[in-house]
Amino acid sequence: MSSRNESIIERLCIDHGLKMTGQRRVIAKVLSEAEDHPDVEELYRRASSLDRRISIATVYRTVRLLEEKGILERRNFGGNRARYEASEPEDHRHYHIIDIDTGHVVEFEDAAHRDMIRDIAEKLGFDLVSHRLELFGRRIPASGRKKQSGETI
Amino acid sequence: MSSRNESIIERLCIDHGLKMTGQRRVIAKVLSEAEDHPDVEELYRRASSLDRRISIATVYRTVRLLEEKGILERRNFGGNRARYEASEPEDHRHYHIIDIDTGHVVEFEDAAHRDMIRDIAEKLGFDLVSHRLELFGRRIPASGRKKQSGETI
DNA sequence: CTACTTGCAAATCCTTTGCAACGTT
DNA sequence: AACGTTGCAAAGGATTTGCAAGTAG
Repeated sequence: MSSRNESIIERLCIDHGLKMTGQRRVIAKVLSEAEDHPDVEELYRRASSLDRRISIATVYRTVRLLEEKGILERRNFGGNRARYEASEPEDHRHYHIIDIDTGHVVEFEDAAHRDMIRDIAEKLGFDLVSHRLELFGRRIPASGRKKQSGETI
Repeated sequence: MSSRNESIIERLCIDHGLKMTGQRRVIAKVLSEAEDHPDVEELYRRASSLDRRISIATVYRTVRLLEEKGILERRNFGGNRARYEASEPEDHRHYHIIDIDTGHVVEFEDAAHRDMIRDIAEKLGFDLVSHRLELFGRRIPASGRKKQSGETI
């Protein structure tokens, strides 16, 4: 093995031929461990707590770079700030529904939806390259509803 | 009739109890006549050409107000600027597919899609309040494809 | 060694806002 | 007359960038 404790995203950076600086390694680790959808400010906070020598400009530069490489996905859940999360393999991409009362985000996958929009695009004469879907809703206070999994901010 | 040549959006403003200033009347007219998805800069340009006494601050204030009233919809097609278009009645809402090579926008309606996401939200325990869907694609150079209608920027 | 990366602060882009003057109801 | 609206310029928030110094490959 190369170096120990290499994060998933660090691995991807290396595979993409990126120079691995200390800062990038820390940011890659933070991103790899994130289970939510942090914005740059939050990434900066988490990275700073691991290594104080990181500037927010570097965080901006890094998420931008990783997004261009397809390693990260940028999301917009309604606020003004962009949120980030690791890309998933084509067949595991997920969507988000945002609770408009709390801001909480629930992820879901839906292959049928994916097929539907591919067909829609095709009927319109397009090859679908990418798409965005966000749902905004309000929790139904269903008496016996199971606790929702995959809920984050 | 009240006053002549009242634009659709001016009518809506009045119905919502908004004070109709000269500036608002002009902006309402520009919005009513727009067949595309102008950003604030473009609305300002069009309004200015009708009446030089309009500031861009007023355009910003007006689109914001009309969006809050539900008269306008704000869109985001990938650039940094917000785009606007008149709201449509619930049962005629449409989506957009953006040609990633040219930036051109094609609108489409799809009731089946609407039903699908309502069901998805419900399964997740949510009442669907609103949603966003944008498709990004590349024109299929289909030999005999009919000229696409509803194509704007 | 060379080319890429960083920190810092200044700059940029889009949008909002304070304030005094003005216009609509 | 009362209160909402406007123009102007300044303020704001998020993100980018110029530059000199630092560092990975």
